[in-house]
Amino acid sequence: MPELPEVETVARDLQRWVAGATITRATVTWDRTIRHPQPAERFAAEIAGALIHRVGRRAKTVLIHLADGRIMTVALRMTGALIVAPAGTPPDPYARVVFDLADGRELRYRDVRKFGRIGLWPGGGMRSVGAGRGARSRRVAESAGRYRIGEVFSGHGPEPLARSFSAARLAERLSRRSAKLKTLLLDQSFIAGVGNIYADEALWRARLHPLRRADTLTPDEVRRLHRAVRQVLRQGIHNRGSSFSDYVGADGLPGDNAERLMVYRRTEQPCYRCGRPIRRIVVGQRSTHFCPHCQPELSQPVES
DNA sequence: ACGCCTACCTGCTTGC
DNA sequence: TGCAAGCAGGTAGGCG
Repeated sequence: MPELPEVETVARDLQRWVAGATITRATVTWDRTIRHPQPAERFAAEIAGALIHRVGRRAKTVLIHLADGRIMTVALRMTGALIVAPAGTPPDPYARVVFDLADGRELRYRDVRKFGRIGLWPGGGMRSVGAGRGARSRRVAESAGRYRIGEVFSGHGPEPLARSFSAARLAERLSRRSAKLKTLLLDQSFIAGVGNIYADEALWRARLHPLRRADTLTPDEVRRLHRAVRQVLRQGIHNRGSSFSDYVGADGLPGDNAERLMVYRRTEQPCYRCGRPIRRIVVGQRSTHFCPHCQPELSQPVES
């Protein structure tokens, strides 16, 4: 999907453009887009009339907070997009859900491959984590419905851009795992929001081989990885995301980050650091791009 | 815990 | 030109 930077871009766009807007009607044209077990018709009925309070992000999911406390979650997966269309914009054959806004605009959920999912949750669940009012929030949430949003994110790892995500915390997590670095970066329960593009970019920046065992990293290597992950994500956000075919912001325009990527989809092209060809291998069934010279198998001190 | 497989979907690119 | 195979930003579930 859109990874953390792309989802963050969409969420910021929506915060600017649709916070304060009212959804007058929802039209679902692909029922399975609505997260099980809620039937699409019930979703459409329950979202009608909702006022959008603010829009945020957790991991790779867009959170649309409604004024009544409920939360709509939009997981874009591979090809999902949330696009604000001005009144009169021609219909989109790939729009799976269309939200009519009271001012005539449409908020469109477009998804060519239909992997994305939209859920609607009772309020309370998100604030219960570390907010000091957990029990009360849970009771409110449970009285409103059987399913709580907390269930969606309970298995997720830390947000890499949060202040609380320190190099020490990463070191501690890495030290308890024997899996390959590439696999772990893609594991949403290990760290939230990193996907295939930014995993490869972070490993190149940190000069770490994708097949390296997590529990063999030196303190210096952990610090490099920590910095690299945060830098590639921040750069992605700064450039409004990486676009190849489907990803666009809420303005419908592609991001500028693809042209600034160092290794992703640059197989056989020269490494920007050493000039040798970038290689492609498969790790955990995912394409993995790296520079065999700059990212050697064994740990190697980097002078700086 | 880890790694591998299949499934979910459609469209684009590549090679014969 | 046609056609089949391979590829794609993600994740859930199952097996060993």
